[in-house]
Amino acid sequence: MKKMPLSVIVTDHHDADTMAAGADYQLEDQVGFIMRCVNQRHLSIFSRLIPELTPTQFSALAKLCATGQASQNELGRMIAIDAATIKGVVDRLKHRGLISSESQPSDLRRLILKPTEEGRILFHQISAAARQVSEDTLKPLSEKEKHVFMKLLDKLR
Amino acid sequence: MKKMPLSVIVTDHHDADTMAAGADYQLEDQVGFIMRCVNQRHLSIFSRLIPELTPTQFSALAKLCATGQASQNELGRMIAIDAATIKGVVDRLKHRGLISSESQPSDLRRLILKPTEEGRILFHQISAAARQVSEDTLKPLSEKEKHVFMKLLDKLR
DNA sequence: CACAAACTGTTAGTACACAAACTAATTTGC
DNA sequence: GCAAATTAGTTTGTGTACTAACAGTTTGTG
Repeated sequence: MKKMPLSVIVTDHHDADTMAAGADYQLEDQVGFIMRCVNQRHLSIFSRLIPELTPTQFSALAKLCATGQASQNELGRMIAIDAATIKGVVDRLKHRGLISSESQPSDLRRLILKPTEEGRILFHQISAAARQVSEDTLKPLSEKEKHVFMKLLDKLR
Repeated sequence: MKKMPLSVIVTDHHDADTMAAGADYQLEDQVGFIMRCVNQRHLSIFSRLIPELTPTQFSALAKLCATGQASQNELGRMIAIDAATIKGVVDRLKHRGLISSESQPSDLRRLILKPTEEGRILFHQISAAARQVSEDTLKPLSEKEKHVFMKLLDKLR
């Protein structure tokens, strides 16, 4: 490629009075945009390796298997899902017989959720694949890079 | 905190035959989970600094302002949004008078989209805030870390 | 005790995001 | 030159994800 001043390459204004502000804004260099793309790739890996659950559903089931039980909102809080969203997730898991719910006598507002035997079995069948999803997602990085990336990503939480 | 073997802390199995597989799976250490959290934070920064558009709408408008015009699916392809989704995004931008569409005579299937004058003005008003969104999202990192993070993130695209 | 404040779950509304199935228009391959 | 494949856009259905508003329950405080 021939060398030329960067301004020549970048310049493709349509109007003199519409440049100035947004002319040098490069959408594909923005964190948010790239994260969306990386997430798309991750979701595609997930659904290929774990077609029986969505990432959100798996998170809920995994957390419930780890804690044994939790109320609906409590579960949502643990996996960073708000009350309105967790309802749908729980409904679908319940509908598929992977978790059960019963109201707590000592606090009539609360719904106590527990994984069913079927839910536990499914979780344990899937957990190896779940680890593989993370591994495949980070595949483009070297071991050292993976470690650095995860450390930095965690700082942005 | 008192020292004790890790196994004692981690161990809270409910059943001997349900451990084994998923016992050591830590949801909060998985890339996908952390990325979802980081994205939540990013979206909250975005909607605070740019309340007039969603990130997706802004991407579409920005790309259309940068290219001058594009067909609907073409626009979607440029910003990694599938045909079914871009339709809704375009409809909403059109409804708000930020972009216009007309069918292309040489190919009657195509809808040629262009930003309206109002759309261009809004984009230029917002573009500084958009840069700020990226900056705020990466705020927890040092300059060097930002650079490393973006480089690694890009590899995962 | 009374009552405001906080909390739990629900509903309605908006906006992605993707799969699948479909129509219409265009391009290709023989 | 024409059937087959491809492409553009649409529609339907499912599943997040969040805001705002709401009812019932519990709790903290005067």
